Amino acid sequence: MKLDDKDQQILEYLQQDSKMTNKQLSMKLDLSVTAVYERIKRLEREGIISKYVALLNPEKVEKAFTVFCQIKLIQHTRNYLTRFEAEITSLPEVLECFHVSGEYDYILKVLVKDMAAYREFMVTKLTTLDHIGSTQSTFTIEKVKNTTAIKL
Amino acid sequence: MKLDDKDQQILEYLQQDSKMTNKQLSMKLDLSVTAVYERIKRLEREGIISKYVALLNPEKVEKAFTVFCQIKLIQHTRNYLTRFEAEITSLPEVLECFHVSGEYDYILKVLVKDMAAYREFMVTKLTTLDHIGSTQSTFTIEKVKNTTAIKL
DNA sequence: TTTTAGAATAGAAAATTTTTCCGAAAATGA
DNA sequence: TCATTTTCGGAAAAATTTTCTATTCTAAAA
Repeated sequence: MKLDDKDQQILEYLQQDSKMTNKQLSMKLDLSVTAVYERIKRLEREGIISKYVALLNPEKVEKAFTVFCQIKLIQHTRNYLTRFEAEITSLPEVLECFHVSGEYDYILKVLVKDMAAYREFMVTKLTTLDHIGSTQSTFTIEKVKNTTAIKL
Repeated sequence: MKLDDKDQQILEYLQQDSKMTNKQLSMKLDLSVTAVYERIKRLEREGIISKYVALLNPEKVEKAFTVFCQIKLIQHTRNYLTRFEAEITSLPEVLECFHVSGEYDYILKVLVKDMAAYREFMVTKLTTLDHIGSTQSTFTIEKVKNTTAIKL
């Protein structure tokens, strides 16, 4: 599916602020409200827009401590990988988990309140998963950039 | 500010689907539409909800190649850091950038089309920033989990 | 325990937005 | 070129958000 200039503009705007109304968009794009509406519906139907979400301020909800945790498994049989991935997915502290190339097998982005909470997470949730080989934690000192918007 | 049970439920729902209507929420929470409305407005006003966004499917927009790129600077004077951070922030391929502890100074999450595009990004955008010492790229083989929802 | 001020709630009305409908225009493809 | 499909715009309908008012609840003070 091809995205013309209007589609791209719509996606840019909605990635920044999904509360923007069709009327506001119609004025910015110089289209009718219905045209904007139909385009958005098509983008949703095609799965290009996958969902609409509210983003919280991590500071305000006491989840401002971000850690990147790299994990090496002991074995790499299919079963181990699948079970590990299912268990990781179920942990709410883990916002992102990628199977990666390189020395470690997985890289996780973990959000917790503070170092104490991270220690608790490690001890009670991560290291209790067996077939974990080693882990390496990288603590974030400062968030420089953090967006969900993909440039088209 | 304290979040009671109703607030937390609202945040949970809106983090999953911000298109949910006040009426739908009011039924799930057993509250009136106005009560839900006022609570959401308060959560926005307090900055707990920071924004509403549309999320795109990276596959559908040809940005499914995710790379974690770690960067070491040559020097760590304030000026170098600030300039580096400003330049990194301006790059649309970089969705996330954190100043971190450990061997490397920064960790970036980069989204591009494929390896060729990543090479292009490295050569024309990253390595042209000066005062960069070394970089290490970790390629993602599979996305196991990727959410924006913070558990309260 | 009672009183009182402030916050939260519910219901109805108003305002705005989304969604549908339909005819016209524009693009597409044989 | 013609036929088919897609896109578009305007108006009407449906749904949602927002405002308004009165009432209920809550917690602190008397």
